[in-house]
Amino acid sequence: METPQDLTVAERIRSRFDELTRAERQLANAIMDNYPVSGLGSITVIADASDVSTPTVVRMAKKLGFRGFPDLQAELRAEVEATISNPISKHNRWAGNAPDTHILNRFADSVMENMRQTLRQIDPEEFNAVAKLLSDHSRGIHVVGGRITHSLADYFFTHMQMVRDNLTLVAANSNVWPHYVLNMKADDVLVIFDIRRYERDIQHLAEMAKSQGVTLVVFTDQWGSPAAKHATHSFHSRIEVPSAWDSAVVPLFIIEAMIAAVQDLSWVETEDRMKSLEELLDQTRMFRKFK
Amino acid sequence: METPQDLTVAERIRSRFDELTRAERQLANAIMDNYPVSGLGSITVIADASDVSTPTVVRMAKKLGFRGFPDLQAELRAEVEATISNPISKHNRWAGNAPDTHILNRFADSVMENMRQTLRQIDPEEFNAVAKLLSDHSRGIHVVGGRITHSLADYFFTHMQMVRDNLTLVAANSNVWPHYVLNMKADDVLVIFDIRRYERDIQHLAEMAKSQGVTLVVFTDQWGSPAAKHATHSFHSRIEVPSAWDSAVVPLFIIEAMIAAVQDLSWVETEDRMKSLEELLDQTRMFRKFK
DNA sequence: TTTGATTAGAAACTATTATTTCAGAAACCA
DNA sequence: TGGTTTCTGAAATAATAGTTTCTAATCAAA
Repeated sequence: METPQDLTVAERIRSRFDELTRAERQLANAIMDNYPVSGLGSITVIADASDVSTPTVVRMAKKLGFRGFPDLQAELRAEVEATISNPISKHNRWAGNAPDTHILNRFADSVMENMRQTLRQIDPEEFNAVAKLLSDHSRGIHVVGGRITHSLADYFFTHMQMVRDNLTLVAANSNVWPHYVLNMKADDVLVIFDIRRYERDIQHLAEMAKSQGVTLVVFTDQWGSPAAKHATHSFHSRIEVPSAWDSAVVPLFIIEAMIAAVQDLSWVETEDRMKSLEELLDQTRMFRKFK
Repeated sequence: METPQDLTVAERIRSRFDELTRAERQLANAIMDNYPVSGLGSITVIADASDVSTPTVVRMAKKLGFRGFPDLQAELRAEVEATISNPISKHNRWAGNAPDTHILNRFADSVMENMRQTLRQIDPEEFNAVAKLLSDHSRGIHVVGGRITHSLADYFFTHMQMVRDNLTLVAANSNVWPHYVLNMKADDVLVIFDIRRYERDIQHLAEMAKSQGVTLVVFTDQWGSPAAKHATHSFHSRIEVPSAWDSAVVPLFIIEAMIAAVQDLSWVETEDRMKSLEELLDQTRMFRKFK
């Protein structure tokens, strides 16, 4: 009689407990105790813990239908994974009318996974610290991006402009960067956007700024821009998607959350800025009122 | 400098990520991927999974303050145990260390909900139709954005440039827009980015272009830019988040998916473009090779 | 381009883990 | 009680995991 392959270790033990010998039962009980983590160590550890010899462990593993102890352990790991990993939304389609294989759905899957992973790695304390740093109006803020990332830098700059003054968008053309560095003061902050492929010039800019005492905040990807090495704070986003290019969705998410956080911290001042801005826009009749 | 003993593996990786080398980062990411189960197998397995040699694994373990790989793994097991034995465990939280009320978590909730709602409403057929339209190299493509959305227009333009030629980014300054309209031909496509607050000038531009026989594609929000009324195709993204401003995350998502779709449709031509681009970039030594 | 420093993996090596063998102990049975 | 079977772990062995060493490759600086 062969033990079916898709049963958990616990189920196999339970269903065949009668057939186990004294030493094996001792072992089985030790495994069920604090299951399944107790079985994740080496064969020696679990044998010692249940006061049996290692051959007993091997014998029982085989009795339960495994090829050996490592085989049993692999099953345990799979179970742990199933328990821990969050199955929500794994198999519900995003765009309901499109097949799973449609680019929209595949893209959505990756982006969601990127979000999850990125957020798991972010240190909220660091996030708060940067928000505080950026809401310090006495410090000048300089923003720079690379070939691809200048759109992000631009987006960040446009919004931060509404929240605070003393803000500079460093021009995209790296030839003129040294001029910008000259204008950076010791307590200023340089916000760098750099995802692969990392640009040498950005690294140099970071080094120059650092040597002037400027605080560096880097938004980069999971592999980390070289500029992040010099940074006081850095945020690493997952950016891989089923495409020839990388995704800026998660970085943008972090940026927006950061803007919101800074906004919260400097609400009093912002309120005035916002009002002035509204009036200004109304006067120029450039925008329509909505709602 | 010694790494404190009571930190999780994830925390150690996060805090010392900058000090890790290329291969080590690759490994670190593989461990964070499906953490912590991914690190529960043998050193060989995790090394293979992250495309790194086993010595690299040992080196990183030591760098993180462990005595060796088994030591690191023991810590992982302890973490699994802690996670499992605490079933409430915050799996609904995005940023695990932050409270539910932290801006990161509230923001993540909204953005996810925005994604779901937006995707539910998108017609895949329309998406495909636009992808086809944009991959028709005989049509000129013009891209325009407003005060806030010009970053999106810019992002779209930068990527589309790599996919195809015959592409124009309409300057942000609306004074010069009439000139651009003059250059639009009857079969051209005008891609408009406009989310609230909608800009009058964009509506005018849309009308002018339309009257010349130009096909309009509008990326807007759930309420719909006035320009969308004239559009052949429009995409409505949800943009509300707990912030004083709107979120461009979902629009960006759609844009990226669209770029990927266009890329797929015009792969043959793109391949050449990509190669030329790579060479160009390598020549100018502006970018670092990665991997 | 050369030089020196850093990095990474192949290979050799060591340590540990897993399996098998086997002999003694325990249980069972007539 | 003696014979038989079953069980168990010590020890030997095999397999695999983990570590170290060392050289080639890579990269930055001169």
